[in-house]
Amino acid sequence: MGQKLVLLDGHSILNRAFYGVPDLSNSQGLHTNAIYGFLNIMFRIIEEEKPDYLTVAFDVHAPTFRHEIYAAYKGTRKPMAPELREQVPVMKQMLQAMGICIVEKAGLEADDILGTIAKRADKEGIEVVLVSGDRDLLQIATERIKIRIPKTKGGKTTVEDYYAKDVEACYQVNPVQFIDLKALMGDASDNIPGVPKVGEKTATELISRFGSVEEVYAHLDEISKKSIRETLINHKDLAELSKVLATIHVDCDLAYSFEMARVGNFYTKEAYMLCRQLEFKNLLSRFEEGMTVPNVQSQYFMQLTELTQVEALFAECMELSEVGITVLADGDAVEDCVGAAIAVHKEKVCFLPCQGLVTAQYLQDKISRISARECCRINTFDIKRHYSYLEPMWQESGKDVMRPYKERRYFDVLLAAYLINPLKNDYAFDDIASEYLGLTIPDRKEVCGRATYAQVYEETPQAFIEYACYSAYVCLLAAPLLQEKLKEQGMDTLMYEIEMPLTRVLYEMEQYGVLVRPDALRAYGEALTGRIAELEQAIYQQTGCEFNINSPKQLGEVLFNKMGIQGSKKTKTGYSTAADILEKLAPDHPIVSDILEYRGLAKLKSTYAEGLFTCIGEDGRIHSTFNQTITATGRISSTEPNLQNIPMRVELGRRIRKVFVPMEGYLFVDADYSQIELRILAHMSGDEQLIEAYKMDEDIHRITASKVFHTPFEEVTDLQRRNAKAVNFGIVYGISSFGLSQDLSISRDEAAAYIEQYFKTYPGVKQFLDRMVEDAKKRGYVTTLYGRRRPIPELLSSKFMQRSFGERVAMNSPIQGTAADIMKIAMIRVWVRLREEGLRSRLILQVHDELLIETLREEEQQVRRILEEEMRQAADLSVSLEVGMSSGNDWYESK
DNA sequence: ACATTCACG
DNA sequence: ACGTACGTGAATGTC
Repeated sequence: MGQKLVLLDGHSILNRAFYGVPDLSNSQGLHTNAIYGFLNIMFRIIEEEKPDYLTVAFDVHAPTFRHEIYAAYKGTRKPMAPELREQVPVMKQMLQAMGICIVEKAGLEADDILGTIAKRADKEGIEVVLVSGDRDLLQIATERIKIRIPKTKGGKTTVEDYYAKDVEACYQVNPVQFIDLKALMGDASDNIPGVPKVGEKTATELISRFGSVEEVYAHLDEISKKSIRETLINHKDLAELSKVLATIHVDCDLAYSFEMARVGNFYTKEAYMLCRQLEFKNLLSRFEEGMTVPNVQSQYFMQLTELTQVEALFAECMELSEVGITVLADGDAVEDCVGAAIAVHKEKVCFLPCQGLVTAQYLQDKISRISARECCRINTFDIKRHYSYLEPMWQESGKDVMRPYKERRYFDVLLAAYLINPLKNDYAFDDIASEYLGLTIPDRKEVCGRATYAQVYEETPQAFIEYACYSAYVCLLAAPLLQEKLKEQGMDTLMYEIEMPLTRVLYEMEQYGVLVRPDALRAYGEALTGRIAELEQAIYQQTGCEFNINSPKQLGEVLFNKMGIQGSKKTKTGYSTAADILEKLAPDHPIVSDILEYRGLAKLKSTYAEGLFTCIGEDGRIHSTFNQTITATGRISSTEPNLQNIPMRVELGRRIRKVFVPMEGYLFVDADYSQIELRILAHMSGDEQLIEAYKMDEDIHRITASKVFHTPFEEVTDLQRRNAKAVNFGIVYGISSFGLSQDLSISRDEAAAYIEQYFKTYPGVKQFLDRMVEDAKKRGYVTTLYGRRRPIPELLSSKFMQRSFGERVAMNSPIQGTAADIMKIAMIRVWVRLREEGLRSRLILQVHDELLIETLREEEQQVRRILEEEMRQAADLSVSLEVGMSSGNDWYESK
């Protein structure tokens, strides 16, 4: 069987990956997207080709480059983006660690190296696959040398393949003539000048007719077009130079043997460690298959089997000043508990299985005793899931419920990791272990895959016990390091006084849930069904065909191709059928209105009517999950179901809120902050005009309109007010004239003029926004009033798009984040007041600037007072925080 | 798994 | 010249 060699053009693939893969960087701030993209392309090629030999060629930057001759002369060579430059040595390090042959030689271009090796291999009968990001190498193609060009488009990589015949099919010239083609037409990216005025078309025509540059010049008289003849004559020197520049050398002097390049095991320890350092989580599993990770700690891990051991363990815990505890459960119910792991100190970690040894109730009792001790700190991971085990102490009424928080005796490793870097998608033990303890431990996916804890414990108890013990071990050992880091970054108060106590509030909100009326919800859904069917038929009739209206692809096809409706906009995959596009078309095409109505109703039915229905618990209530470690800004999020996006803006949708009701004898009191973000902007910027505007206690958008448009307050038109309101919003989002123009359907110039006027009116706001961006660029992050950080790596990007995004984020995050902080403070205080005053009313929902309290009818006035006071006083700003409040017998009424 | 759309603040 | 408003989650279709 024949042998196969894969050759990779290092810099060109790295370059392609850099521009094709969205910005990535590890926690040390090293950019990693190009390396990541390169590895993905490389793994893909290796899997497809299964080569016997593998070699990567790099350029060495030296002034003798063939292409640099012209570059130096023209001075057009762009320097490599610094974010890419820093990745090059790391890329090489990675390849080296994987035992992959790298070839580079001063004075040689990668192209020359690749060409030389390819021809040598071909001569020895080795099949060659050459991978490059650009087309220079097409001239090397033969029927036995395949050129592969990967393209990364929108995250997906496709590869174009070229043998000699494919080059001919594509360019009407053979690979050797490809050189001549480039000599005439030039190549800007490669700094080959070519002949002026000769483009792809002319060049192809000339070369396919005459065969080479030399033959073109030998037959100049046969060229009929005078202008082409002249430019060829005038620039003969350029044509000749270009041909030299475009020719790849295939006979370089190179110390290279195929044995150096033989493919071995890529998955070495060094490569694995490097992968960890770069934080390529999904590449790690690849490496883990070929490696076994030593468990230095496992000698200290043990499963308890006797009750006497358990008693001894808990007795020991009662003497400790600090402990790491995790409870491993598949769900929230007691029977879902598989066991608990307790880290006593770094050389003693015990696993207590629920199966056979202890019960969940026993664990609750014992663990809550530890938490009730006044001098023992409990370190855990995701404390909200652990409250049912830490809980029983809360049952004693009259106790200062905030005491353990004030004493800083609870520490949630998950929450700490989130505060330190809120940008991650997940915060697993293994991440924290490697980042803070330099420890490589099995992750959940590796141990469990898709299985539940209970199944894994059953099937591979050793692996499960190890995993469980590691989790408690990591909690105990990482906690002090995380704590130190929080303090260093000025976030310890945020952690202990806001985030930790909030976990308790959210836990209770989840436990209580919201009562719904299932019959009313069903009726709502059924009412939609009829109209949806009607619209469906009407749409089919108007289009003359039946198709899936829910498929944007099919819909776009029908509207813009079949029916020929004009005014479409393209997305990556086809036509956009988004509402804002369709709304512009609706006046001219009645069918579009039907589609919009259909969409609206279908959404209400599937997401809300049906979606909410499946979430109703046995108690008739919906228990959403409030997640505290998702958002980049510090807001909380809500899932299963999301109760933070229940319809509000449109009447029909809004009626869904009628199914959310208080239980018998209760009513809803809903309180929301009025324009909290704009008020925060006034405070943080210190802009006197804006502060003054708020002190007037009048409609803020109207005041702004009056100032911006130089119109007396009384004479401000609705349009002026609407525009001013949009600008106010835009400012909070990190304004751009383009964004505002889109929102208001006005020209960019007009939008820019509004913004300029706004900044003239409120100069402090402009200064503030500029300062946020400047600070962010200098420090790499922005902060809220309470010290919460948001890193903004995008600001370091060399790409305009990403950098602009970073700037908008720098303007928005301090505002949105501060609002989130203030709301969290208010929630904690409201919750504490309700408890302290012995009320039965309960906080059940938070929607960013709004709180919903299920209120005992007799307690309504007291609850309203508590909400008003605590929300207003949650922060002391230079403008007052105003709270709107309303009561009702369902959420529709009370909002 | 990823893109599109649309619900909320 | 570039091509967007900030922050989320769920349903659906397509690969």
